[in-house]
Amino acid sequence: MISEQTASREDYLEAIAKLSEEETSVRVTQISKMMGVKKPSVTAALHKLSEDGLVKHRRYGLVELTREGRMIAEEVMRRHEVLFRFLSEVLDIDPETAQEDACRMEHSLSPTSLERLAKFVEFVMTCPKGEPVWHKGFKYYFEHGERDQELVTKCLGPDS
Amino acid sequence: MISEQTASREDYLEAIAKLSEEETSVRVTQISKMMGVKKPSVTAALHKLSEDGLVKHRRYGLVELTREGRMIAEEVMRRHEVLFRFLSEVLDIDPETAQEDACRMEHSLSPTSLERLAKFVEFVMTCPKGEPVWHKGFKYYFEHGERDQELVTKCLGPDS
DNA sequence: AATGATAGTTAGTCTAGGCTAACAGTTCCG
DNA sequence: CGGAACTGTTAGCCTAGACTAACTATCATT
Repeated sequence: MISEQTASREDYLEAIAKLSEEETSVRVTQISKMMGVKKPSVTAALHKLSEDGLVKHRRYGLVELTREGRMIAEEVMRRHEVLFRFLSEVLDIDPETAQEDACRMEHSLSPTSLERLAKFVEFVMTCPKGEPVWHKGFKYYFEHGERDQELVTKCLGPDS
Repeated sequence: MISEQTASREDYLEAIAKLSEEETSVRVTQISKMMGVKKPSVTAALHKLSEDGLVKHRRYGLVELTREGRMIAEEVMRRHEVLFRFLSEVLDIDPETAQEDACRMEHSLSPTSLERLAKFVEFVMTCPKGEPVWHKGFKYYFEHGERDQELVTKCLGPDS
């Protein structure tokens, strides 16, 4: 059902999906700007995606995703989102770097790993002990190279 | 110093590095087999890597990495290793899938994220509460969709 | 030393996916 | 309505990186 796509094609579908959310209609120029490629490249890409039934596009007209195209785009955006949250919230990487890395890694995460990572982020960020404590612990660890003894004691409890 | 490489070139350097560890000498055929590409593709790749001073290779001869080539290869292997450990040990993904995902993602992890992820794996796997408890908690969570109340109580202590 | 097997290379082709330059539609305004 | 000005397309080119077919070196064995 959801056919395998190259990184570039996934990027086009993702860009179109994002633009459809933001704008009333999607045009070649907008895609070109968002993706940082020239317009003829967009036209060529749309041709191929059109042939494969992932977008609808008539000469000089608007661009739309088909049902299948939208499904793929949403899958990609989900991968991006989960990776971004993991990098920025769990690993505490600055948002710009996290975005960049998510953009590149979103093309190489298997469905299995995606689901597991999503669960993981959820698990970690909703730790019953409270996310702040957990996060503080890791932050201290990667900044100092060792654990904050005070936090460790607090975590293990006074009886350990 | 360490120039940017494409995914394909990184794969070649990585394969050569691995083979040098395993074998006394590295040949085109071995690279070809390990990477699942035909020999002419290897020859062509070696040509380019050679021009850029990353490998040493004379017609019909052995293949060796230069100092710079080895540095890049080691960098890639480190990314692979860290990703693999995260996927298999932390996310508990089966080793085959973890390998495959690591192979693809190893080309898109920034140095920043790499270091942070390495620290993270270390932090998690050496949790003072013991890795097994932690791990058991997450395993229960992704298998059942909710936390194991018994483990939560144990973690928080009886006084919460 | 000759020869067959194996290893490696060359030449030529293909696809994906960019780019520029030039052309063609559209739109909007006087 | 008739052009600017903008938008989009076509044609043609380029690079990376794969492939096959055909050629050449090297080695091992007699």
